[in-house]
Amino acid sequence: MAVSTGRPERRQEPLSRERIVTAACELLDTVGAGGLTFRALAERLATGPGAIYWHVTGKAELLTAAAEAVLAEAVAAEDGGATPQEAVRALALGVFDAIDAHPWLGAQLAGSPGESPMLRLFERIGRQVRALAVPEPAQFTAASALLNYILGVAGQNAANARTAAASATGRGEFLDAAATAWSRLDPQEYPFTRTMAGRLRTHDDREEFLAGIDLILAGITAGR
Amino acid sequence: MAVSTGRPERRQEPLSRERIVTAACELLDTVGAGGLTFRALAERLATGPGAIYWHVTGKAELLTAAAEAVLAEAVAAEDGGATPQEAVRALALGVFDAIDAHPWLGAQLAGSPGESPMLRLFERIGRQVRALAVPEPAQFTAASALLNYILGVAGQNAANARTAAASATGRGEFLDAAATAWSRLDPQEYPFTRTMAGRLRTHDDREEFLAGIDLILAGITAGR
DNA sequence: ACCTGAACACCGTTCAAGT
DNA sequence: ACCTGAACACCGTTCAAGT
Repeated sequence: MAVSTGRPERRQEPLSRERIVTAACELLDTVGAGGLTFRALAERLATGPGAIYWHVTGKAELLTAAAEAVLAEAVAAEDGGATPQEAVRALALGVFDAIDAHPWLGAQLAGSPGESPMLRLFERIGRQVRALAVPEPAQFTAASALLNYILGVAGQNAANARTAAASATGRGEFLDAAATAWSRLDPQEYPFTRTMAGRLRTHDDREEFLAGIDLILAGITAGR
Repeated sequence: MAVSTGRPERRQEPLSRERIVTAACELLDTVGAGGLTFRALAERLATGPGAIYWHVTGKAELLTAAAEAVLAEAVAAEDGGATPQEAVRALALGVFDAIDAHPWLGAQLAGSPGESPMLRLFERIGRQVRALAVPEPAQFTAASALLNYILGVAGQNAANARTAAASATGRGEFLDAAATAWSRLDPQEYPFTRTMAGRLRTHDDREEFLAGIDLILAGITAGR
């Protein structure tokens, strides 16, 4: 029997689905969606790639589980706010900030269908829509519209973060360059976009996102 | 000099960016986003993988170009409709139907930032927002909200199409199974979603999408 | 200038073999 | 039951060599 000198590299606890998902999140946050690799994950867990498959069916499930973990935390707070409108805003902001902190989450949410993290979000939004006294037939439409808007912003923010990261510039320089490009568009072909260049440069993503939520909420309550 | 008997396999014209993008679209429509491979593309063009790189910088540019081609066609029609509302609806439906016909487009749009196809769409929407007599400071918010909603639906529809294709069931069975799952949710944890199961089963994606557009339009014009 | 196709440096996933 | 790690069947991309 070979006597091992010193403890093994860093494997005190056995592998588990939870430890794997935690490590996956760390990897995603550190090196982005492209850096989540079974080999890199195995190295971080001091094991081989094959071991991971004992606890997880594949990469898709791993990504879903990681998204669920982060999103669940973001939406964990009880529905705060005096009004349903405020509760929806708080919920939406929670998702927005989670994507801001974990850009890979945006791409994941934008591309997942009725996986469980999304279902929970739909439920939370729906309850507030109901509290807005929206008639039953319109509740589905209203909740879906809010959710789809949030997911649209999620995907775009994730893509922007990816682009900014790829060009190794900060978000500020990235927006600035885009605004400059907008201002130089052909006035014949892009009359509207051109005039929005200034607003693109100075706007605040978070506030703009919230303004969109308010717009939809106004539409939901507009017909009484 | 070797005399070639018969014409070569199917290479009469030389390679060109346009032929490559066309072939890429065909491949995407036939075998989905996962099937677009430089090797498969090269085979279809009767050439080697390396040749493609002479006309295109890489896979990202190829996907962007394919999306641009399809989206441009979908949004080519002049702004029809008597009212700006109708024009926005026509525009949004054009995008919706294009994604329905080419599911890969949904994932591509949801994940692209200010690439040119999106810019054109933003411009077209913005002009109608302006025509709605929205005050200048709110125009950016209104156009962005509409675009983000469209992109959110795009991503979800693409994901649903992928799931339905993976399980080899049609869209009908897929929706039916989801609705059944919703109806069996825990009434304590999912009171809202549970009651929406029936609506999920019977709803029409296209009409639901349009209803969301109308909701946002109502919000845009709500404050006068 | 444009094309060829082998080669490089990766992937996700599987699976016999170990403990 | 759980883990190991080599092996399989792929990728996108590069690049010397051809025409």
